[in-house]
Amino acid sequence: MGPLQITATHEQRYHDQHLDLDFDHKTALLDTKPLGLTRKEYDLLALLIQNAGEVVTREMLLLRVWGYSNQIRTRTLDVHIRRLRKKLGEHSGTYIETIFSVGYRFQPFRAPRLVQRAPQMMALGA
Amino acid sequence: MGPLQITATHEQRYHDQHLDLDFDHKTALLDTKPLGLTRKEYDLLALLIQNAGEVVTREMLLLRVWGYSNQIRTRTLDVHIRRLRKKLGEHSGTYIETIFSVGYRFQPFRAPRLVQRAPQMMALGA
DNA sequence: ACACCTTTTACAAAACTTTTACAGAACCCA
DNA sequence: TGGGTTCTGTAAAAGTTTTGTAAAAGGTGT
Repeated sequence: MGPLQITATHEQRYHDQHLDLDFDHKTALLDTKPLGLTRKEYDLLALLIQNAGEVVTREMLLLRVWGYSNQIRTRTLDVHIRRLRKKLGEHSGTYIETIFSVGYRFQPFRAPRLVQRAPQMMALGA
Repeated sequence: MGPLQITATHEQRYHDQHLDLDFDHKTALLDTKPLGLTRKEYDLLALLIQNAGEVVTREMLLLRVWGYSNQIRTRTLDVHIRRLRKKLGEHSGTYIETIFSVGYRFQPFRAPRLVQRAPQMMALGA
């Protein structure tokens, strides 16, 4: 075997006080324990995290994670969000928030929030 | 990390509390007793061990051990994994884990794991 | 032909995903 | 504010895909 050249593209990661995502290895740790996400659960969380602080519309989630084109009626997104929240345990409330009639938003743990979260805040128009 | 130069002067081995593999002589011992692996079984285990701690995809295993190009439907990998596990006996559970819809991963025995193994943990995507 | 190894076959079991059905929460407007 | 409407949460059932397993069939070398 010849010399091994490793192009040191730095690993893509998300990291905060509790949660760690390695986008290269597609692994997720919560307080150093593997979260045990399934593929769809991981894809969903990764997409939310990659847009941390921003609202990701249901439409976008269904498109990017499921490949569903618009106007498909399904509850699978809700069910996956629920299972994600369950696996995120006590922190789920701080991590994933619902934007009514729009989508979901991931918030980094204890990130200094310029904006206090409103009870249900309209974020995008129809 | 820089280029990796492997000087082939010293024997290539894997060793832990129970398992010993000699890559030069292609022998495997379990608790000092020869494991009695067949050719394919050895190749499979060796490839997994050479990527210890990392997921090796089914695709990669089928390519490197069987020379199968992609998109060949076969169960022979599963059958070989099963026989490997059988020969690894009581330790098989700690050694070879299944990554659902992705492949398999070899974990060194009692390696200090930052992560406790999850039931089925998503590790790689399609 | 014999012994041994590999692959396929067929089915069982496990893991994962989606739907269903309904409860509950949020929104809108008179 | 109340009532209708829409949207989300949730549990459980149903469906799909993937893996495990035993046994038979197929190869290979001596």
